Amino acid sequence: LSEAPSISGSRGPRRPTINDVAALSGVSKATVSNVIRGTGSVSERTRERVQQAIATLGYRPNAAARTLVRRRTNVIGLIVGDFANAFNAELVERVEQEASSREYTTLVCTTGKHPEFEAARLETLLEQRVDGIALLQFSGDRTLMSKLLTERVPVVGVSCWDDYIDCVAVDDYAGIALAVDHLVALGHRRIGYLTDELIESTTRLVRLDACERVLGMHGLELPRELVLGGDDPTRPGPGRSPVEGLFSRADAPTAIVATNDNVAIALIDELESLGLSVPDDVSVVGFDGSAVAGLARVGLTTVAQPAQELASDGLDLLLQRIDGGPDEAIRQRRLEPALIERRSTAPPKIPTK
Amino acid sequence: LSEAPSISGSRGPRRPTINDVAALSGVSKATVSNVIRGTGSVSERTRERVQQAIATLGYRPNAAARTLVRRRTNVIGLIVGDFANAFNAELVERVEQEASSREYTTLVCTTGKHPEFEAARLETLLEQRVDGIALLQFSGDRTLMSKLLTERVPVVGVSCWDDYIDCVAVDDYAGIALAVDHLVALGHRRIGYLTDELIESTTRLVRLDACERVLGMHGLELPRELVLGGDDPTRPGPGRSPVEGLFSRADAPTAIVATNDNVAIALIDELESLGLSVPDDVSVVGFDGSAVAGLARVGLTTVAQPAQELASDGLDLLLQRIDGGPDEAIRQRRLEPALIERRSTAPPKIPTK
DNA sequence: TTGAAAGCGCTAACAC
DNA sequence: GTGTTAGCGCTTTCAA
Repeated sequence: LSEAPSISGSRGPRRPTINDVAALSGVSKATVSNVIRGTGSVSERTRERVQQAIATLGYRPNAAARTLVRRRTNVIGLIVGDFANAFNAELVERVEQEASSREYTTLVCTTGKHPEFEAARLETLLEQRVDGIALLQFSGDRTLMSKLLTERVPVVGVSCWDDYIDCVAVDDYAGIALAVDHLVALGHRRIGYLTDELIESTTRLVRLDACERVLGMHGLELPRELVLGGDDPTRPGPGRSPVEGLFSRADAPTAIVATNDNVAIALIDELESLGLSVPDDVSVVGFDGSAVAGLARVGLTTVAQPAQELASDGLDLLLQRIDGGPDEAIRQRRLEPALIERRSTAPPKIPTK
Repeated sequence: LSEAPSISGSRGPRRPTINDVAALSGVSKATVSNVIRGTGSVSERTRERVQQAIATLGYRPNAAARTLVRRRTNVIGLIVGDFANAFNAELVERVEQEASSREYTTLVCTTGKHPEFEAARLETLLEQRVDGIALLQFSGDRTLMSKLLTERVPVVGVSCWDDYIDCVAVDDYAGIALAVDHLVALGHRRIGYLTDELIESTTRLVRLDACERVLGMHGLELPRELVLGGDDPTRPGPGRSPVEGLFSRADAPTAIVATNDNVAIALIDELESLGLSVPDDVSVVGFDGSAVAGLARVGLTTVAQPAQELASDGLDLLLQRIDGGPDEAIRQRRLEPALIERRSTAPPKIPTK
């Protein structure tokens, strides 16, 4: 009749607290705390009694209470885009494993295909008072970045670049150069570029720019009409797709450099559904080195990013920033990419003059 | 000289608290709390002053403090296996989006290729006092499950089954039946099964068993030697792989049902590297309906799971359990799978007698 | 080696 | 409509 009120979320008897342990073992909660954390000096006898009490009670420290007094969560937040891009998922998994091995818990926030969720997700991480944030995806929104900066929360870009924060990313220029040089060496002269509106914005621009510059060094150009994807509003529209439009032209490119494996693979699908053969009619190079590119049936030539190193270096940077504070100099690292040649690239069928 | 001590993790001036907001706006913190949460009754004038103070201070509520007093985190934990299995990643993303739209934050814990991490990950979630746990992967460890049960923490299995918890999963039997019926209809009589040691254990057994039973209904058998993968210790060993061994036999199967798309695709790779053609020499059916199966170049015939429904039903079950407490009856749902026919299946080359 | 006490930042009664 | 008060479960001086 006069039961405890059924507070939503309260389940039966309340969980044991440090006070319960203290009472059962006949010591103060300060001592229990010392035993749990292995700090201070506790006699062997006391320690055993306390541990006994912990075991019989099934006591487990409450992270929120600890966080409150320690002003530190031991949680790091991750902002990541779309898992449809397999490389994102792979990177998240590695970062999580790295964090976990360093006694950190990870709060993963995906923005999916909605970069506009980014602000809300960041807000969540800030409310949770994460000790640091790893950006695997960043829209490039300056307002957001300056908010992060004024919050003085440790932030690292992992496979994601911003001038004002610690970063580790693949050397985009070198990666694109690997792709372009490979195609040029095969004899391609008319090379297009495929971007992805979902890719992190700085990277998108850097890679596109790199492509143009590297082509320039070979005496080649990247005319506007050979750039596909990105902010092209005609893409999902009616009528011919941009890909179909481009490849029905007389001066269609013989090769495409794609900004990531995800769109590269989608492009191959579309080209082949149009009756074009890869690599006979068109060569395609991806970027990421995701597992799916390596399937024999896919066989995508791609520029591989060192995923494990990105994850562990990224975490190093973040943890050092957490310990060092915001006034240490910004540290940025570029990692070396590697070309993986598979069967999506070949010499052009009809050599251009 | 006498600066504030550089406590690890403390960055410059402390963040504003509800007290700072109260002081600046000249009201009590209870009123501030009411404004923030939209509870109680606050005059329009006061509300504005408080909101003004919040804005100028850049105040943001502290989740840990709120958690401590409310005894509720609004966080749900996810335990998931390996993201190399693309379906896992997809499911996580959907669950996270669903949770987020219901004002819950998600704590994702991956166990990767190490099911033995499961216990530690669960421990983390329990210390964080998550309001509930969604198991997208469960080793089947009875000790672990009984611990979860005695903890009385709300748990739901999503695409993951256990008799003692709320669950939503695809109808494994129906799914396997779809696959087997399809192969039998094509004329296959000697059909093998490929399992995956990383798949959630109950599901692994159920699907294998289903395969045997459905074959039985067609008057066919599933002899032990036609079952590949799983706990087969010879797999990574030297010499011929089990796949190579099986398919060099005179009585090799003409078709394989795989327990998920991930291993199905790996199998196709291996078969083709052995010089066998899919589907000419061997038909392969997957299970999951992951995006990668749908790539034109992969073209895997597969049994699709309704991923979105799994995610949203799973979250419904979990939230209802959180609100309803542990004494409500267990609720379990099976969702209908659907066969997606692609080009990895075809009639057997040489009809068996 | 151990304990007492003072909060961490917030919510929820309850008083005014 | 607003303020006062008493914790939530823990860590951390500081005394004993």
